[in-house]
Amino acid sequence: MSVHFKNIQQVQPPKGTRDFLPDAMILRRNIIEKIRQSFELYGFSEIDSPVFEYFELLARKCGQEIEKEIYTFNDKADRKLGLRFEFTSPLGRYYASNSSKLTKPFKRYIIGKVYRYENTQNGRYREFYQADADIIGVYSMFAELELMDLAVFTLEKLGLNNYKIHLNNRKILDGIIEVSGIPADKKETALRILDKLSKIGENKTVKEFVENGLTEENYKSFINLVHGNSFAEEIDGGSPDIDKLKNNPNIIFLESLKEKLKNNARSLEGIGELIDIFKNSNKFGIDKYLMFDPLLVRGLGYYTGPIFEIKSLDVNIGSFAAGGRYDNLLELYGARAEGACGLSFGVDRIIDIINAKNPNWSNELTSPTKVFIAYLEPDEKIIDYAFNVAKKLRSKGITSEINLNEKLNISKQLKYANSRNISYAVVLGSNELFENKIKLKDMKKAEEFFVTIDEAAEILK
RNA sequence: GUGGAUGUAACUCAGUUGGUAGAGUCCCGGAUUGUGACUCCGGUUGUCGCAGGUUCAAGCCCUGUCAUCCACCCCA
Repeated sequence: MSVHFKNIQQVQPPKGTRDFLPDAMILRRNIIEKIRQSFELYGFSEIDSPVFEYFELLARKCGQEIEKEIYTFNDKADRKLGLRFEFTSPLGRYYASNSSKLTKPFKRYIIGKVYRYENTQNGRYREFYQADADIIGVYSMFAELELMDLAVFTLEKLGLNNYKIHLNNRKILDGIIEVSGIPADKKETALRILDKLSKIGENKTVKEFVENGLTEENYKSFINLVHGNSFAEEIDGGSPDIDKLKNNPNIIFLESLKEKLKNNARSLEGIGELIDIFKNSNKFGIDKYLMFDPLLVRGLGYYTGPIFEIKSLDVNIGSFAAGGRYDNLLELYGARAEGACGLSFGVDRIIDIINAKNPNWSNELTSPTKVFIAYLEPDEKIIDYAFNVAKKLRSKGITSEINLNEKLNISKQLKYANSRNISYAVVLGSNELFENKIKLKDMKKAEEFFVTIDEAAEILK
């Protein structure tokens, strides 16, 4: 029985998923290749793992909100499975399962599709690519620095430089929550509300605090720690150390926070880690991108230390890369405890940003096909010759496409080559066949060369 | 999951108080029988997202549904 798909909606891809046309695919592959090359330049090894895992494994420690977004299904033996929504949980399982065969530190990367069942919006898809680099086996902040350096390097390769890396530390957040008198079980709620502060303003934030069983005092003590005497006020107040301040306001900010949280060991540890990162960041040349953001939260439940998000300054699309430290995750899957830290690029968002910044990129494209072979008459000998030319060019590594529709006249064939943005055409007729040469045409300059195949191959290289 | 906006040709969009659809670009043919882009001439664009309902009559009004976008929520 055949099913007829009559309605347009039935031939549309499912909600939140997309088809990619050949031109769009050229850009996608180009970007993914650049990311891959960067990962490999930094010594990360590619691995692969299943698109689906046991649901329990994915749901463990990921956080309630994310859990709702996992695509789940039962297989025919009634196992409950889920599609991966990111690469960190699968990495935990992968490492626990294979650690005896892996050398440490284990630096791996993976690029692939992940799935989230959530409402769609610009830059938010249900199926999207992530490119993920992680380091297992390093407790020091060199892991964070290496990953952020890798991020900056990669983004530079992609032509992106107008962004900020927002940096915070779960340990600082935990300490501030504690010192503010916010009960441990209200921590997630409080952080969620505070995350919106810049959007909804102070009054609404307090209102939401009260509505959720917190107090105005909780808010005030939290905000005093985070904003009260921020480095901005210290500038107004005429800090004696103004030069140092200019050099790295982030460190000044953290030092002032250190003073206020001096009785909270957990916070001090976190502050120390971030100061360590900021102090070293100039050696990596990434300091200008870094910004301490005490309100950065991140939803995933497994982070334990520094966390970061990278946000574009010229396209409003949320963060397009993020990461952090998750030292407890491996133990959770039965492996020995290890320091672990990861970085994840949202490939589709990066593509959206590049498209937004240069909507005309597809007009500037040249096809991966280097040469199009056209023939003047559908004569058997000429066509045989054309196929022979194609074979020889391909054997020399030159990407070649040959006209397959003998009904097209030369004009149509060249028009086709032009619309595909193919840089060169080969025009073959009886003269070429007789001389055993080819006419090579540069489509952009409209120049023609009557040459042998070997000579043409040299020009095309 | 909640609230709002939108959906008309391949694309970008018009379409009046209800009277069965247009523009530009693209595409196709020709000017051009060994040459694409530029120019000129001619031509096709269509289940008006889908399914019902009201009406003599629906692109327009009503209901449902699907998709996209925006704001929540959350995130890459």
